[in-house]
Amino acid sequence: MKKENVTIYDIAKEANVSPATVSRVLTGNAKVRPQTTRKIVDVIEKYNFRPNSLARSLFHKQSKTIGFILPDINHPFFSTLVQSSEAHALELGYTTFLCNTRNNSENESKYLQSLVEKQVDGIIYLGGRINDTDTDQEYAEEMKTVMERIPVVFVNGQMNGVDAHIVRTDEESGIEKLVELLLNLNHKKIGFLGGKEGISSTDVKRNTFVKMMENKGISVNEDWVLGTGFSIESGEEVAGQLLNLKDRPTAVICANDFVAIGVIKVLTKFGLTVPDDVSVVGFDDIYLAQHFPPGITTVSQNYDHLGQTAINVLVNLINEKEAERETVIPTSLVLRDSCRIFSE
Amino acid sequence: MKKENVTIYDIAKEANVSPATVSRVLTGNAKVRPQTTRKIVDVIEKYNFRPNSLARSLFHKQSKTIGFILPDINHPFFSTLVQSSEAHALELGYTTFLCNTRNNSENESKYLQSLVEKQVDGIIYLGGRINDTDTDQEYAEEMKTVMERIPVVFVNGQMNGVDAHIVRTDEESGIEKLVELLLNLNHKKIGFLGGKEGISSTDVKRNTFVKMMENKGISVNEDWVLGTGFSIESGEEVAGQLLNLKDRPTAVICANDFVAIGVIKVLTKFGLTVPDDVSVVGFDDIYLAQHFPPGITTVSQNYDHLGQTAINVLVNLINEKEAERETVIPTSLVLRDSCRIFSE
DNA sequence: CTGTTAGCGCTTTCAT
DNA sequence: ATGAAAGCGCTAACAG
Repeated sequence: MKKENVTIYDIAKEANVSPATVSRVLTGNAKVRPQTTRKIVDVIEKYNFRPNSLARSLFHKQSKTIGFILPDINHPFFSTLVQSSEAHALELGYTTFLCNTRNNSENESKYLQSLVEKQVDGIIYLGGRINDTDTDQEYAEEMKTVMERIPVVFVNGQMNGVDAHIVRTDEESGIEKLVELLLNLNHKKIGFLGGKEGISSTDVKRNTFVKMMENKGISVNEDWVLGTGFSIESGEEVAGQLLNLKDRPTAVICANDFVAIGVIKVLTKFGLTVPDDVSVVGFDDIYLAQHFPPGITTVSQNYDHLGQTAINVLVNLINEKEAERETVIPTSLVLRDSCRIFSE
Repeated sequence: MKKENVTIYDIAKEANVSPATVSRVLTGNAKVRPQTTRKIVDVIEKYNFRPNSLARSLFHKQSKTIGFILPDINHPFFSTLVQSSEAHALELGYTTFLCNTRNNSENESKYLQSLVEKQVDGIIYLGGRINDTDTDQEYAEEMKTVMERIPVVFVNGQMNGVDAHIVRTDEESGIEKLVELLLNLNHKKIGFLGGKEGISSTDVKRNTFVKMMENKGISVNEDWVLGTGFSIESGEEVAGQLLNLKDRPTAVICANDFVAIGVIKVLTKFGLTVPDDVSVVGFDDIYLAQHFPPGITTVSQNYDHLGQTAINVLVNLINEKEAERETVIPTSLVLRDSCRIFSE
């Protein structure tokens, strides 16, 4: 059923020219007599001919394609970031392969190999193994082998022993803004919920939180530092644990907005009001943060900035130009209605 | 910097065999002496050699790749559906190209061309132009030209004059279930909110709603049938319009869950309680439906079923096997807490 | 300005 | 069981 493929040879024959000339009008890389061009263009349109990009890439040894590896396209953080990055890549002439690993390390490996075989020109790596605080050495080796052939940019991650180019959100300062905000609102009993130990972004956020509190001379109650993951469900879980405590915090910082949503849900169900009884803040500023009642105060990841920078660094690498080893993207505090001043 | 590519010739030379033999161990398509195989495998591993899939695809005239065209990867409906489909495609040996058009018709055209050039074996089309009730003839022509070369499956859409294979959710019966539910709960003053006229899924849903109501001898108040889009914001907008009315419905069916969320948000802000004052139901069962208070009663799209069927049909088409012209996927009602019995 | 030719990396007859 | 050779569709020297 599939119509036989029309090739540049067919076009050439019908237009009474050589394939090379057809190629020239296709690429626009050499002068062709206007008259000849016309003739060729006509035939091309007649057959709706499209050049085979596989053949083209094979010749050029570059595919004008960028691969994305990410753990979960369903998570707004990733889908938003991908959306920004992809749009920018497209402007720069690159199409993208999206590899959604569904939080599975094996899939990460498979996709990595697949991207190598597909001859992508570069890879943007988000989440997954580059977020483990303790790098698995096997994965690191695999990563290095890939990086010998293909430029890779890590977004919000790193791997011990792997000297990659990194673009990352300034999570430390994001948390600092949140802690300062709560402190200014008179909160002293502050908890940190969500995330997972051993995942670097969680560790960074928690440590920053603890350090800041200590600097202010406020001790952190360890019962209030809980985390089992990054999902809404996980937020519900830790909020449940918190409610079992006699002594509870008056404010909590959540590892991300999903966790904050879960926490707010459970608190509300329990009869507490956010922000009147407990202040809750999140991280990421996913689109839901503004919609989930009462509107979540959070820290924006500045998706466009983050995504575009990642692409720019990668494209520089692809073109063997200079590129910053590490770029830190500033965050911004987004004030909404999920926290308020504490008054006994 | 980029290491020179190792090819099958390099492997052959180092293993003292011909490229053909290396190819044979790579594909496993012909017998090779175990001893020879060993030797070759060793060299392959030594260099971490990966075959160039571009060259392979060029030869085979098939890329083992499926393209997805979709309007918005940020929308949970699409990201969830893609996740299901993609996983299934992978099991069948296909990798996927995701083309996120960001609700832009021009992008649709560009991506369509790009997929042709990239020699994808098939295309899954979601949303966008296949959702216009009045098909743009230019787009239809473009679609047809593509379909002469590449099998295409439409998911939840259709184009007048384009004889495509279709896999779709049974939206009619989904709406019927919702209307019946509300009727059983004694509601008579029911509205339909969200969606956009001229978008087929909206038209189908609205028409089904109106027809059912008429069948039951209940007249539909036209002021209660409002829609400006599919987003949360759009739900907020129409809810605002509804609140301006003196005579308001006691229940509303929303074109999708996003709209329902927007509606609930505004109603709540206005001081009304869902479901006590107004019942609200949605459509899609995105993951948020269970999390957004009070928990949204909705109709599930059965994502896995829908996605896998679409892939199955497409793969059958690719392999020139029989495939259903149109497959209808049943929906299921998901009861939560956003509606209740009406009692004056 | 245009045609001839070689080759990108791989696979598969066709011989041996 | 293995090698030699042609070809997938395209492009870029190199001639003319």
